[in-house]
Amino acid sequence: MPAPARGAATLHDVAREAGVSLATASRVLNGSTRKVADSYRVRVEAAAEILGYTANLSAQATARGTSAVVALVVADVADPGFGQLAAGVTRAAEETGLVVTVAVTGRDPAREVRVVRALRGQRPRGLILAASRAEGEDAAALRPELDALAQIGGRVVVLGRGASGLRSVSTDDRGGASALGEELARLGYRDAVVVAADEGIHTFDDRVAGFTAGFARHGGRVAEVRRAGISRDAGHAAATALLGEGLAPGTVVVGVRDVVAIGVMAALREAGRQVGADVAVAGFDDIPLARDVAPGLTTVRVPLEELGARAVRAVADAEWVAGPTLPVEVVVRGSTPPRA
Amino acid sequence: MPAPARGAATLHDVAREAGVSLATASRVLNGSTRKVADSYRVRVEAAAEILGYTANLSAQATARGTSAVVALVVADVADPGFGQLAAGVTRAAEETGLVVTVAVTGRDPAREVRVVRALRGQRPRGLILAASRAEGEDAAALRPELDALAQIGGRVVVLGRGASGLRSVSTDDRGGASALGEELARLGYRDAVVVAADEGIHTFDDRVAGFTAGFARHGGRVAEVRRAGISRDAGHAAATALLGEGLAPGTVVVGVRDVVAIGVMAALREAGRQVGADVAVAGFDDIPLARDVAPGLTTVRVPLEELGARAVRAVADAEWVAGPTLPVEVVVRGSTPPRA
DNA sequence: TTGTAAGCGTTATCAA
DNA sequence: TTGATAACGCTTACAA
Repeated sequence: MPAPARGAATLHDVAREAGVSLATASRVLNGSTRKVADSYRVRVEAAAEILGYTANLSAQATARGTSAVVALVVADVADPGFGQLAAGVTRAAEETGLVVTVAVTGRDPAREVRVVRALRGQRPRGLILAASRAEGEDAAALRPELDALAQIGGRVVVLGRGASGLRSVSTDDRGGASALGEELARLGYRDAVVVAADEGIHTFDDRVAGFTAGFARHGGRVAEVRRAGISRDAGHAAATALLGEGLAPGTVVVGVRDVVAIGVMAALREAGRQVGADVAVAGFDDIPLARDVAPGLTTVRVPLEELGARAVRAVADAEWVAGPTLPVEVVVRGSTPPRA
Repeated sequence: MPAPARGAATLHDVAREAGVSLATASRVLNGSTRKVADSYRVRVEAAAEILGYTANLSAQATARGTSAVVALVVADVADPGFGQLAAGVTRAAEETGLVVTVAVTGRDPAREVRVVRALRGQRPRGLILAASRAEGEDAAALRPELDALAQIGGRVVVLGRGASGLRSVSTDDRGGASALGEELARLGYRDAVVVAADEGIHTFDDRVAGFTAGFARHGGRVAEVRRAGISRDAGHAAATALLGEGLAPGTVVVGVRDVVAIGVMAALREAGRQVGADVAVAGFDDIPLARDVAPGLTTVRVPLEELGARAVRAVADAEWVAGPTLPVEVVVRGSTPPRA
């Protein structure tokens, strides 16, 4: 009769049940390169099976001095874009045998600093940071925490063009934005308003700059870059304000993220304006929803899941060389019809 | 000069730096009820500050015999509904000092079993299980894993009407669905098709049953319950099939989740049908997007974030009594206009 | 109030 | 190949 074990079965229990030493049991059960005689191996495996043994990851982590945790830090898990990213991270992490822990900043830089500091307690193998400010005061406050984490062996992976000394994975934000600008100009648009976050987040800064350049290349002009934020509500609020100030028909409003653009669309509709022929809208990311709103949202498809998966690889790989920036693609839908 | 410390500073380092014993340092830094003289307390805190000490959670977990982890198991983090849930879980967990780990099943029951088994290695304080089958073969296969986890002290919290012996938090799916049915009948609808998952998930079964009953109460009739799935694509596919078989104008298609309903809307649009006056659509959850599609989606608002937060409380509270089922509310939007 | 020391469940070194 | 045994970083009786 296997001991009914009050708590979980320990390696000790397994060893006793199998009649071998702790060391041998450990070698059999947990990936050791060392050889164990088959007869022993079989007995240990049988004992583990009978007792329902599962290695205690915390104990393993303290003994090994390294954990199997990769911490993901996002602004908001409920946000579609961050959700897709998280999906890619969890998938790749599972394949790599890593456990994903999630922390949320709520788009608050101060909170981000606290979160990263707290995360250090997990002694994570790596930390994946999304949509973080890479420049300015906030970045300066965050950097020491990131370095502290890196110093104890955690690999910090930044999404987007990273900062020096940190691993990063990125998409071609500038190129994609530029292509979007060119495409919209080609469709006949000449006036655009961009709704963006405050400066400091490379990804979004690149989108703004790229779009402005591409649009200008074919005669378009960005009348204004509205600093609102990167949430659906930020887009909604920005559009409402814009509407109040008078938004000329034929203008295209570009959100730096699809959720922002969708907020813009909602505000336009609420104001009785028509999305498309009247005021056009475009975004970035191509979240699944972009094709489900009506009209469909013109956007730049960004492989967010793949980005998340690559970030995990950047954490897991000992030798890591910055891969090529992930390609993006302009997807034109009904929200930006050709201007007659 | 504080030792530059190769790895992270340990409690040992702090104690040495402060000139106190390990025990004292531990008492000061990590919530112990025991008293420590102020002079010592100050020195320890200063030392910790200087060395940038952060307790190693893995070591704490093995020493204490209990971890601060709550594991969240969802079908898909990128799905809006699960994302909202995850947001509630992470928020509440942070407030409670718990770390959230996320695991994804991809709506595959076999994978769900494997995931739960693997999760046991974390010796989680609790496990939150969403949209899981509570009946049928799959549930039978999962149950032993859940019990094994519970036996080693992990609290299993099931979302929706739970199974016996497990904690659970739920919303009033049946009542809300019934109210939706009544409301749609009141609006003049008489024929409905419900797009749902296979039977076995209480939440969705209750929605189907509740809607059918409420709709019938005022003269409506559910022509068919289409078993398709609970994703956007499942809704899309189901609607496409339905369309092929001929979908009479004036019918209302009800998805058991908003994402399903949104898939249905997309299919209708692609087929050139008009959502609303022609074929009406309704869903469940009231994900943020439900108001951003056009026309807006009629739905039953479910407080998913709050549900997630309650689940965390169900994990954290030693004494726990099943609270009241969370109330839901019918939200009528343009996708179900009054029938003339 | 403080410190000593024995765990916690693993891993890994070093003899045998 | 196997098995003692000393870590790993922390908590917690139990003494002092």
